[in-house]
Amino acid sequence: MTGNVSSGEKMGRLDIFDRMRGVQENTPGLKSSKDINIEPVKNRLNGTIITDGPDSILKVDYSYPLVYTHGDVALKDVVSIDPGLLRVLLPALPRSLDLSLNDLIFFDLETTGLSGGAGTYVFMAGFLKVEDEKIKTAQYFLNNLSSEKLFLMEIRDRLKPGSVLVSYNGKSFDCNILKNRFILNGLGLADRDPTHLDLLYTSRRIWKGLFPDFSLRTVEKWALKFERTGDIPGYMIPDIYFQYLRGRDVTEDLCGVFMHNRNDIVSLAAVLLKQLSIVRYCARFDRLNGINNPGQFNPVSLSDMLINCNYHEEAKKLLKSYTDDTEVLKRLGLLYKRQKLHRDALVFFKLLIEKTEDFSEYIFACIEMAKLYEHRLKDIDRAIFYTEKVWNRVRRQDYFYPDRASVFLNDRAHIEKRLDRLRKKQA
DNA sequence: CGAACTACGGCAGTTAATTG
DNA sequence: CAATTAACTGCCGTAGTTCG
Repeated sequence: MTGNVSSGEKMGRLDIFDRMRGVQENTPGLKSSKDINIEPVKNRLNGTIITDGPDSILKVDYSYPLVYTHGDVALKDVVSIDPGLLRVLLPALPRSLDLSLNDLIFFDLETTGLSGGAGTYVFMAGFLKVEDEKIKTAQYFLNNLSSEKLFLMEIRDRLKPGSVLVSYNGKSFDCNILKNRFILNGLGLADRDPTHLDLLYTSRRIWKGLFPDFSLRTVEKWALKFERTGDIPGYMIPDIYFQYLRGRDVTEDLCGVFMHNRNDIVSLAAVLLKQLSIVRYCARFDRLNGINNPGQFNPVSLSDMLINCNYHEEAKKLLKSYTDDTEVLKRLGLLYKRQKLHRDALVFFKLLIEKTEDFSEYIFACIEMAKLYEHRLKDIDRAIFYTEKVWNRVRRQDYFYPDRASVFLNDRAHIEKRLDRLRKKQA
């Protein structure tokens, strides 16, 4: 898969060059691209043309009814987001800034490629914001290349300072491409980098180990139960735009790109709401109210995120309600060990020894028991007991799976050494 | 006393994955 | 072939302990 992608992108780079040349050959000079007929798209989507002197771009507005659900997420909840919960996902959120939700800006760009260099244009920018208790999207479309400056200025006007950006992989992709376009058009970037929540990274943490990958499409399907029908796949999007620039009638496809972009930004809002419902469930802020089932999540990651925001007690409570998970037992043990609550740590490492099916996890838990008894509780006999326990288990493993013995060679040597030392100490 | 060992936090460097 | 981030890896200094 990875190999295919990278070779495909190499091809894509050459393709873009070819296609740009095609644009220039078929339409004599960029100015004539103004003649491209955008009317069919404008009419189909009920858009408006924004003009400034000779320049013009297309804007398409859309408003969602408050009853709209995206997959199993009710979008209306976006009007009442708790900044305290949001801070668990975005610790950088300024504490001073009281977040009236008008300050959240969901956005996504469509571009002429993935490479991100100076040759990549932004031709569509979709925004979602909450206004007057309504969910409104606004999409800007660069319908001729010579109006790029106007296009960029309209985008910049939406990114008011003090607002919080929400994107998917936007920190590395969208923002940087946009920055490039601003620089190339002599438009100097906004004063300083705004607070930016990139849902790619929160998704990877919250659903770690649960989904096959973390593309927005997969997260939609597995976390939101939202599946797209008739969606334009991303790799086709640059091509559709180039065909449009060449003057071909791609009204149908272009409307598909608008739909694709709008679904992307609505999914951003839905993913954020889903993640917030998981955070709320884990922190049990609404212990007394009915808690709706937020679906699956990784309890260890969530406890990390809670601890990161100083919700230590909530994190412990959460982990203690997931002790069927051996990763949770391991984390609880390490947590109490770091706090020097050795007796508590012992309880969880012991549970881990009993519960785990994983051999290296078993080895780990036994060695932790031995360490705690030897160095903290000064009980050499018990330390020897657990070291012998794991030593015998390793030998048993060697006997039944002689071909796999080398895998645990390091562990073997380590355990042997520990046992020697403990026996000398005991004598 | 001082050498040797153990555990561990901090810190830098590396890797994998996503975006049209 | 880029930028970003979490997670992992390896290295180093420190603290604490045990021996010769």
